[in-house]
Amino acid sequence: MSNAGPEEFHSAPTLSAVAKLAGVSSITVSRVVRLPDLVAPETRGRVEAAMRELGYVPNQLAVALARARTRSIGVLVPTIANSIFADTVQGLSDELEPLGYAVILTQSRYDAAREDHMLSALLSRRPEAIIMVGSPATEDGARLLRRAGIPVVETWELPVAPIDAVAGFDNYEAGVAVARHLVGQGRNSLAFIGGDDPRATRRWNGFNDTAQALGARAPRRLILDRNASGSVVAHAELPGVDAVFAANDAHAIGFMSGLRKAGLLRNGPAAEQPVAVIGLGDLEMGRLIAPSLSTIRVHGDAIGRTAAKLILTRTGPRQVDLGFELVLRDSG
Amino acid sequence: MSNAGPEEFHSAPTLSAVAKLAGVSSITVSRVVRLPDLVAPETRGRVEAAMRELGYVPNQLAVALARARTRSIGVLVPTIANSIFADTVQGLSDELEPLGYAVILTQSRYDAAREDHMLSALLSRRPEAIIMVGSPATEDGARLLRRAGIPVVETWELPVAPIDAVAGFDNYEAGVAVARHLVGQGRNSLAFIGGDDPRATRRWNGFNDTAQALGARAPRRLILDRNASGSVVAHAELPGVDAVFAANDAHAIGFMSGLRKAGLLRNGPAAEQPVAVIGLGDLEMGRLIAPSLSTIRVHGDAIGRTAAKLILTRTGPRQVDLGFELVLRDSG
DNA sequence: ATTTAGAATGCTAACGTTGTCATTGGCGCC
DNA sequence: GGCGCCAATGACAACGTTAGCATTCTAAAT
Repeated sequence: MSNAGPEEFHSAPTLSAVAKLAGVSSITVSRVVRLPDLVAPETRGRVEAAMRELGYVPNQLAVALARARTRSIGVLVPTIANSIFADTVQGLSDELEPLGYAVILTQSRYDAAREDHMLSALLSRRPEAIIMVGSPATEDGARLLRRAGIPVVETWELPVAPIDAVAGFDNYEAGVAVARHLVGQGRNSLAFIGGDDPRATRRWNGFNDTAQALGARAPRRLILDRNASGSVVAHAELPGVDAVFAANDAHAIGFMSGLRKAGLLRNGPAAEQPVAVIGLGDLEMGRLIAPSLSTIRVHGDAIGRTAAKLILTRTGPRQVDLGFELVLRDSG
Repeated sequence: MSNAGPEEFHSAPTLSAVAKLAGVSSITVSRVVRLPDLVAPETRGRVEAAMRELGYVPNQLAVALARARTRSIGVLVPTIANSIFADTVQGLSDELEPLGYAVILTQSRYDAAREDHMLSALLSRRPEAIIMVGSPATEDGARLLRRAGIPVVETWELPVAPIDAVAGFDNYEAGVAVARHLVGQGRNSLAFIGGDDPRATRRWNGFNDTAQALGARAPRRLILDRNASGSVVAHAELPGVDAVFAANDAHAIGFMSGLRKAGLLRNGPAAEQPVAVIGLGDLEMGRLIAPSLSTIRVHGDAIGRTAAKLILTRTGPRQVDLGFELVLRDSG
């Protein structure tokens, strides 16, 4: 072991360390990084050699402080594991990373207090914009965002009174479309299974309103845990049901698994299913299983990319409806 | 519209703005935030009121610069969408967020150049540690990490010469376990389908070596795209195959879908399957479909949590093998 | 009454950059 | 030969915070 002086545990080399080694001043090094044309080729060569030798990597924190531009954006999702929101994160990250933005990712875990906390933690890092799934759960959170004075994109829904920009789709209409299809198919005893977050509730509302308007019996609603296993046994709690709208594909597939065990699933087309099942999300998997899953396809990736574009430009519409599609396969 | 003075487009309020409003100096405000006990209750009250009024949120960039602690950690994954790595990100984020760490998430998209670029972009934000899936693809990347002088956790494998810490499992042994099981079941014509990233290749090696050592015919290897659709038609390219190890569950389920169309899938137990299929990852979905998917279960969430713990403590073992389990269901 | 301790507060210099001015030479031009 | 001009480089303050050391004031101890 060499005897370790205070400098031995190297903190990262700084501009002035490079400058000293190259025999120039710090600003010259800074210019080699940012405005190489302003530096004489000979000097530039020496500085570049020094940077290589020390393994210099500019400190973006200091840059951000000096320029008042952090080149980072805050992202808040309910959860990232097994979730369709991962598509959105991927989409926005693919748009933003090439431009030098860092994505700070946080999860609210569907918890309003944690959401507020994460929002404020995010803001303390001075992101240039915030992209979140949904809208702030509390007025405190909303106020925080409004006061921040940066672009905010709410996604995965179309809020009535958005804080700023929106990239989403109409969850209510998704519920409407499913109810219309199911009742049109002659189903009469409908149910909605899934979470009770705001977006799921919007779907439920559209579903419920429409089913009743079309003369079906009042649909039932079953609130389930976030994992699909609860949905496996859900049909036991819905005696006589002949059509189910699941808040996401995972729940739908879980429910179908329960139906299969109960002998209520056919490998044939929708018309032969004792119980129709419609999901939401269009997981690739839904296309691959048998019977294949009918679902509301949403464009998670496009939502992310659109959100990114919305924070990059100040012109054009600030509320984008990416829509959805009812994809009919064999399950319902 | 109120007439907009230069202060009207408020940049976020600073410590000294709060100080001025409260009639104290900046350090006193700083102390109210960090060391409230040192400030007289009366003063503290005034400062807190001022903070509330202005909506003060401390600037973590400036804090980080002053204290040389960013409380951020860099995370590099190949991809986050539809991927089991999302579990790992969730796991580490759940450990780290409560401690005030920000997670900076980047994706390499299985591209070595992009990985190096992201690594250096990450380092420029001075994270206190880096957690990545796998090991750096290039020597440049590895050098970057070694010189950074911060904890580095490589995950999802057990590198022979780790840079620092490791939280993973033995991909080679996973291949061994699957081959052993399949050959033991009397299968003879094996194939491996999936990507050709380093981890998949390790699995293939264990699979291939073992199958041959046990006297099966030399397994075939089919490199597929990252999405599952390619795997749907894969069986056409593997005539006579009677057992398949897929690099992940999505590929496995896609492959099963192809088998089903070809009439080569039974709803009965493994012994009745013309072609056995084993996946890797243990997606919840695999348990729900019919036939249910046999798979190598890995602990993505635990990998993330362990990685987080490894960067938080300097004591204890720095290389953790989280293992895997062969979960046998109906597909093989 | 004087000292002493401590509680409360403040000043100044960092942290690693960049923006905004200097300053220094060398060159062509009338 | 003096003039301005540009190319190359540098000094200094600022960004918003904290660390380390004053300073002030009150109150108890002598």
